[in-house]
Amino acid sequence: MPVGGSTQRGGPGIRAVDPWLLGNESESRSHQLLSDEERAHLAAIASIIRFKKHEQIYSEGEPAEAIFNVISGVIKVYKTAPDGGEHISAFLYPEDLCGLSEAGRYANSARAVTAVTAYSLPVSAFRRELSKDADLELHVIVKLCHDLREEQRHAFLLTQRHAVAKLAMFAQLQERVQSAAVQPAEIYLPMNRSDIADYVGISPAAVSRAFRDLEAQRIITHRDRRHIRIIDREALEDLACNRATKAPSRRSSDCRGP
Amino acid sequence: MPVGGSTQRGGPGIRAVDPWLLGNESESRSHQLLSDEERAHLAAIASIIRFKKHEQIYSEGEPAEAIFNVISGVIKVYKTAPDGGEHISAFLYPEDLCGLSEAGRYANSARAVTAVTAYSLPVSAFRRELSKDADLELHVIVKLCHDLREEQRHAFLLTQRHAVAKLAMFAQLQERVQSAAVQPAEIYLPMNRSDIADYVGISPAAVSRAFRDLEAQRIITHRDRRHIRIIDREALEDLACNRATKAPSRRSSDCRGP
DNA sequence: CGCTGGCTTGATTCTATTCAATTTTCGTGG
DNA sequence: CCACGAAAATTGAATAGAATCAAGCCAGCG
Repeated sequence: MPVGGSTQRGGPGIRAVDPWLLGNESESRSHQLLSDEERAHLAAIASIIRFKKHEQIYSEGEPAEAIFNVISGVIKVYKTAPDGGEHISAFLYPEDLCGLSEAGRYANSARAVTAVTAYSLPVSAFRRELSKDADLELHVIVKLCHDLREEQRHAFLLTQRHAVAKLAMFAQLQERVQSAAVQPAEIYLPMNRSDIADYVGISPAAVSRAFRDLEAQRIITHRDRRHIRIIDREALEDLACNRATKAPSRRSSDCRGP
Repeated sequence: MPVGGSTQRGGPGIRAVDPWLLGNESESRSHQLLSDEERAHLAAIASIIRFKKHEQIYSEGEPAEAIFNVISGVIKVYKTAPDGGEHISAFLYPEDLCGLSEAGRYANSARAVTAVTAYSLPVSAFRRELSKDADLELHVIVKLCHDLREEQRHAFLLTQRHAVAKLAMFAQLQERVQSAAVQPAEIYLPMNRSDIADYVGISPAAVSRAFRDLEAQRIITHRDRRHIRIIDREALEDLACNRATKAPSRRSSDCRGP
């Protein structure tokens, strides 16, 4: 399944893990929330826009006139610090939403990481649609809950002190967002090293070194700079602090690098 | 206005900045979203619960049977790492919601920072109420957008490299969440130093030193450990990277400590 | 095939962590 | 109300890890 490829038919779509639907394992993967009917309704108010690689989609502070729904490609959502430094809040994949606003203005900026196709939904029309369709409202709630949890995970990643731990978590997050399918596949990293650095909150140099270390420890391999594969999932989870201490005989502290 | 005090009448309430309502300055402060009628409806399905200081409210992984709406006091929402380390996602004040779940289970844990009074809303009844009331659904959407922006700010805070910068931003966030009123007031910090450390992602020792430095630079003062006051707001904003470089003659890099 | 920009690597500097010792605060019971 | 003990907070010294700066390397692209 091509990650950046077109996976939508019949109009805008939203993908998320439902917060309430009690998860019998298979249900805790994200799935399409909207019915064909809803998607058709939204298609009526949407227009399709294309962005070239690295093209700006919107900027923080601009009047928020549209929200976007990714069809294909990858978008980065970011804030710019006064000193020019970028902080990336999220990488968005097909069937994600962006264009979060505050008091009528975009709360952050967005830029195409790859070539992007997206639906553009005028906020006024979208709000009208929301007020007419209670199911759609609920689905937006579900999606926002999903994004909120995702941002909490990101914040958790940022608290990791060691660069390798951050990258380990980053790899996991990217894997989960990409693989609706089985686990032991290749992870595609459409963004460059600086973008990864700005997402995990370290310098590009540290990203480079951390990838080198992960590979030296036989935890990951890479086919090229944009394709990595997890070899030792167990070790990765140790580093990423996602592992309940199962084996009784472990290092005293589980969350530190070797 | 007592920050931890009761500010609600007539049932559950939700406070947020509207993402869409174009902000003529005064409107970009958070305000009560629910009508008296909606609050009364919700009151019918809610029960009031009290928690003692430091009492556990719910734990990550438990079946999510209720969401909570703070009436008075302060709650911390957090995740626990395998090594016992805590990461705090948010401090919740009156008219905030908590109980975010994923696949039917709480996505994080919550604990009372002070003595807390809250409404407990069973999720089933709450969802029923949602499906009946389109306005309520919209208000929940608004609140979730608000919380998402807030979590993005938190993530941004965590990327700051210097401890003083983190604490500067932390002070700003706490001030904004507390003061519906005018600016130059005292900021109340109901949480202890470890909680602050777990929120800003540094060690308690670093929190202590950073507070000392901020005070040495005459940027803040403190009446006691839980009450600080901002003296030099300009310098604080410099440190917190929230300042567009207005004055043409500044240090080349705005976001570094002194 | 060469050029440009991104990536990697090395050496140094700097900051926060860690661990430990000390002081302060707060809750408890006398 | 005061005194005590325990927990929290502060402070100091040593260490470890990442940032920075700069130099070389590689890859993709014209």
